[in-house]
Parts: sequence; C-alpha cells; structure tokens
Amino acid sequence: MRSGRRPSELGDLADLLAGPVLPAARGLLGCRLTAGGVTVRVTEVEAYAGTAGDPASHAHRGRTPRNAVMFGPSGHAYVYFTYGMHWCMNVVTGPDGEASAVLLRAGEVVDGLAEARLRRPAVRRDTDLARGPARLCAALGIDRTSYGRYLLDDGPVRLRPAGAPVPEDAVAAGPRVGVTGAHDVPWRFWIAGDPTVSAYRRHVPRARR
DNA sequence: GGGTAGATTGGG
DNA sequence: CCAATCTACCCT
Repeated sequence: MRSGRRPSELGDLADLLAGPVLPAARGLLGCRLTAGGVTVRVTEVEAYAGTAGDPASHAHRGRTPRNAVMFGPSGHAYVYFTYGMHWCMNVVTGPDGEASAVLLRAGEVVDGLAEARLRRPAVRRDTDLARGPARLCAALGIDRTSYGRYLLDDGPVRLRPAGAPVPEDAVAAGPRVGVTGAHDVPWRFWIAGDPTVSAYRRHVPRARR
C-alpha cells in the first residue's frame, strides 16, 4: 500500500500485511474480523518478528509443525493453543519465508452480540467479550480449525479494512503483555482510551511445584 | 521419552 | 495471588 495510509481497500490491506510487521500491526487497528457470526473491530495488537532477534516470537527457534504457517505468505491465520485451554490468533505478515506475525489481543464486538454472549455466558459487560487474545477467539469461535486460513477472501474467517480509519495520534504503544523477555520493545499497539483494550499484566513465571 | 514453561483467564 | 489444564518443544 502507499506508505503512511491506513488500509481502506482490501488490496491496501493485503499490501500492508505483506510488508514490515510494525506498520502492519498499527494498520490492523480498526480492521474488522468476522467469524462464527460475530464481528469485532480490532482495538489491540502485538507485533512479533520472525526468527531474527525476537526471543518472544514463536518462530524464534525456527520452523516447527506448530508455527509453520508463520513462514508462509501473509494474510493467513496463525492460531495456537496455550495454557491447556485457550486459543489465540495471529495474522501472518511479511514476505513468504519470513515468519513475522501480529497477535490480535482485543476487539470490540460490533456485530453478532447475541452469538458472542452465547459463547461467553459469564461475561457481564459487552466490552469484556473480546477483551484479551483468548477471549477474542472464544467470542468468535476460533480454534484449531481456523489454523492457516486465508483471511482476505470470502472464507469462514474474514479480515476487512477499517470502517473508519484510526488516526495516528489515537494509537498508543507499549511493551508486549505476558512475554518473558524483550520488555524494552514497545511492540504492543492499541487504540488509546478504548474500553475493550486488555489490562496490562506483567509476566509472572509460574511457581514450580 | 520425560520434564517444563507457556503471547491466559477467572476467581479469591 | 494462584490454580486450571495440556501441549509443544527441548534436553537433565
């Protein structure tokens, strides 16, 4: 896409995702993700570089069956299972062969509210439905079946450009949540003041038993 | 093959 | 603060 512009067309979004991960992460803010009858507006993301110099990336130690899709072309979903119970979703970015990706950390449910509530019955406030990477996937019904899916066509999981562009000065940046290292790298981006942005939690290694 | 830490969440 | 719950990945 033309540099400095947020994606307004599907082609712009495809070009953005094919480029460097940091602009891609910022540009994903405001985009719509639809799955399972629910649509969210993305409000918080984190960038992860490929094997080069990002110890927090799942691709840091090279290609494995789990992270294989990260090494492929951009625009596909990298979905992983963690803590024995949660699914999280990334959008693969960068050129084919480079394993960068953007974690979708939170969103605002803008359509399919009833469906989202069915999947997250304990939630009280609508702003909590997709407030967190695993909560977002739960609200949308995203699991292993979404692994590798291309997001820019008319498949079951669809990513679309922002309805209203997010102004540059409305984007805040800070350290990534839950990562053990690289706390000096401000690769988490969110829409400042948005109530659906997840709370920051410092990573605490679990005590050994 | 075994041991361990994990891009989290919900409850106390 | 801590348990839940299980998998991918590295190696005591």
